[in-house]
Amino acid sequence: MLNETAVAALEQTNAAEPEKRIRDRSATERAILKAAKNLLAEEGFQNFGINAVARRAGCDKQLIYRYYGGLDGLVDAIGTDLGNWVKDRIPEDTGGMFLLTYGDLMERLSLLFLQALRDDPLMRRIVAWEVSENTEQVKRLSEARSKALGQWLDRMRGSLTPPKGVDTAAVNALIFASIQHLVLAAAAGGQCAGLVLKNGKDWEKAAGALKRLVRGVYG
Amino acid sequence: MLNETAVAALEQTNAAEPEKRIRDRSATERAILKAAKNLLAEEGFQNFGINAVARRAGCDKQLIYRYYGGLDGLVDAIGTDLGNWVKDRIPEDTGGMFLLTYGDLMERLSLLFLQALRDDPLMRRIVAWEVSENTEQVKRLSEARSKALGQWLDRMRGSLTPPKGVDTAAVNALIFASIQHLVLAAAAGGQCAGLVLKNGKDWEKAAGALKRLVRGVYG
DNA sequence: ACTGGTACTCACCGATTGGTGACAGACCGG
DNA sequence: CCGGTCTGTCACCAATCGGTGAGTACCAGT
Repeated sequence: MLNETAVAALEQTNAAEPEKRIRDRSATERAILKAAKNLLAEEGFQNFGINAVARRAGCDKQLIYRYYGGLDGLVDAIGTDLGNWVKDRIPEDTGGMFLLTYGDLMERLSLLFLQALRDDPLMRRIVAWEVSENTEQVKRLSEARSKALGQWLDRMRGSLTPPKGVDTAAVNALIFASIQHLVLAAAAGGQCAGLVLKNGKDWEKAAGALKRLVRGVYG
Repeated sequence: MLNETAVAALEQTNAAEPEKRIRDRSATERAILKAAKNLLAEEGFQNFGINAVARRAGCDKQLIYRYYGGLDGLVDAIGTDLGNWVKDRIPEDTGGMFLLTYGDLMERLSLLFLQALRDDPLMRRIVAWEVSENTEQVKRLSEARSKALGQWLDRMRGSLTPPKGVDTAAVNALIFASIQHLVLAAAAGGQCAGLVLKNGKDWEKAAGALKRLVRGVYG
């Protein structure tokens, strides 16, 4: 539900934009896509609908049907846009460090992923969506990301091998799961399982614990 | 003598209303609460509303306003009902095992929590709700649970002490976070971070990885 | 300058939502 | 027997939802 300030801001935006809509299809398409992403990032998937997107984009919802084939197509467009998320957010260079062991690699990836997720409200909403609904839409949205993370790991791994007897697929899934839930819970309620996560110091502690967890299994 | 319309009305009443709603407030309240819990567990919080609850409870929504003061009060009622979740679901006896170290304790709690969450669709929905919305309602809902988990840990800990230099609050938060996200993602999409979680064998692997993670930090 | 097609807006649809006021019938104490 | 309270039902409200059909404004090619 929109609160008064959001409504006021919207009206203000409309009022501040008396200029006539230009007849530029690609520009309109971009405006719609941008509006959709902002709306999803700011309001979450609960109030994510045709009407709300059109309202924010400042155009008629009919155009969303025409250009994207409805909400489904629009979500798909967001998804393909997010295909490069890992590539854009998580650098492949070692940042001047020497990654000698698989543990080094996973520690680095974990901390980078933690930071990237903290910094991206849109991705957070998508992950929350992912665990709340089971539509084909959402599945496709997140599949690309987990695949991309796996590919990142593959590329960076090189000749590094994990310790013997460790089920890396399962352990890494747990590590990524912990990061995602921690960030989501913190973004939603400021804490996770009783651990307050608000200022930078809180996050330093969390990052330290994450390091310990990773180093515990991978050395 | 009854005229035709009266007979028809009578038959209609009998046919369309096989059982008359009894005038029992507490029974109705229980029916509403049960309907709300089932609805939330089965459909999730997206379609959780006054109308849907009333429909499922088979009564008028007005009664929900009267008896619970609206959806908010109803959610609160669900919350207090869930106050004993940890107590009911996670046994305090050691199950015949000797818990000699803090690691033993955390391993046991982790596996129990994993199983309990897998078995409880209502709690899963609540956790998903928790990371998707930030209302006071939802916050109160989950606060009780994390508090209860902490208390369980306190009671069971006894004289066991964690390894030196480990930030138990942060590490445990990450462990619980990993469990919650793993179970939620699995329930929603059948996998988590590329790890398929469908049959029992998949879950055994996950449980094994969880053990390793816990043992890695706590020994 | 006409014309065809593109970009866009508008009005309307049925359904559903949260919410409220009025009313009917059962029960109980006086 | 009567009046009041409690339980439950119903009708209605404004708002919003997703979705569609029809019409308008504009621009480009000839």
